[in-house]
Amino acid sequence: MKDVKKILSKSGLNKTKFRVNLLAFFYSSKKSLSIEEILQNFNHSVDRVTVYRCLESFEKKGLIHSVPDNNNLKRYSVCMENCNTNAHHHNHGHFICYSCDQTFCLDNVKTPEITSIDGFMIKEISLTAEGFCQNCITQ
Amino acid sequence: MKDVKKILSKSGLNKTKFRVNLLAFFYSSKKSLSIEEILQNFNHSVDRVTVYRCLESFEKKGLIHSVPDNNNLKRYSVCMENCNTNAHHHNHGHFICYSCDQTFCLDNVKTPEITSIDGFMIKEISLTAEGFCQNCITQ
DNA sequence: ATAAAAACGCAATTTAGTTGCGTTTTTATT
DNA sequence: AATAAAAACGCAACTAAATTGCGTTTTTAT
Repeated sequence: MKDVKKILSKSGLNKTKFRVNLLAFFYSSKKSLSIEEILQNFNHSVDRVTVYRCLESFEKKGLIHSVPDNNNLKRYSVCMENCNTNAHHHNHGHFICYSCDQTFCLDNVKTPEITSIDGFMIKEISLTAEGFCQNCITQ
Repeated sequence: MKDVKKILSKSGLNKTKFRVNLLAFFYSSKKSLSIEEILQNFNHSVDRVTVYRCLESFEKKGLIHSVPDNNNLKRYSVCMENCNTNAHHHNHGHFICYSCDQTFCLDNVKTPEITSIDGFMIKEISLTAEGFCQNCITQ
């Protein structure tokens, strides 16, 4: 909990009750979260707009990053690596389970490190696999 | 133009004026298209709903495929490969330009063909690069 | 203690996409 | 060519997700 407050301060974000709890929630769940899941977790005790704004500022500061979602929803994961205000660095792939919706890091699948191809200047590459995680397979 | 009509017939889709023109537009532009871009191209002479339904049926028949978009917009590209009604085969990456927001197909960047790793059963893999396209660099 | 800045909540609005339904167009069959 | 069924269309209404405006509250720095 102290860590979370420290992180917020270091990022220049105010340590409001909700922001502290939201960031803690991100670190504890360690899976990607949608706006609805966040609202449910806090029993709708906070306004949707506040959630949107928190996520926006968290992302801007490099604390979380948006992850792809199958149905055009905003989804976010905590940044486990050295991300900062200017750039996120995720050199590994991610896996989204069709069944439980959790996002996992595929640390053994590195993203290609090309910086240009066919005239495109590449700043960021993401690799997302989808399917079924071990838990959901054996159930 | 004849090709387009032939393709529609072969796919079991009616050759309405708009569908013929829309598919021709896709083949001529060779870049991904959003609903708005399509409406603009046809000067809003066609209803939004019609566009949505055309794209839906085109996709179902494997003529086009949806591509990732940063603004949670529906975007489609023509299928250059062997796609059919049941499955799309897009073993190539996509590129999204930070500046103009367009999505391009990276035909020369193949996605890894793994079907399982670390206990995950992988059904689909997407690779998305972001940065600046040639047009936006030289401007 | 206090003033400025940041964050908040509510209401209203925008945006993207969907659904229902009656009308028109296309296609297949005679 | 006539026609009936199927497919596609357009309009209106609707839903869901996200955004904006603004006055109030909380946090932070002095």
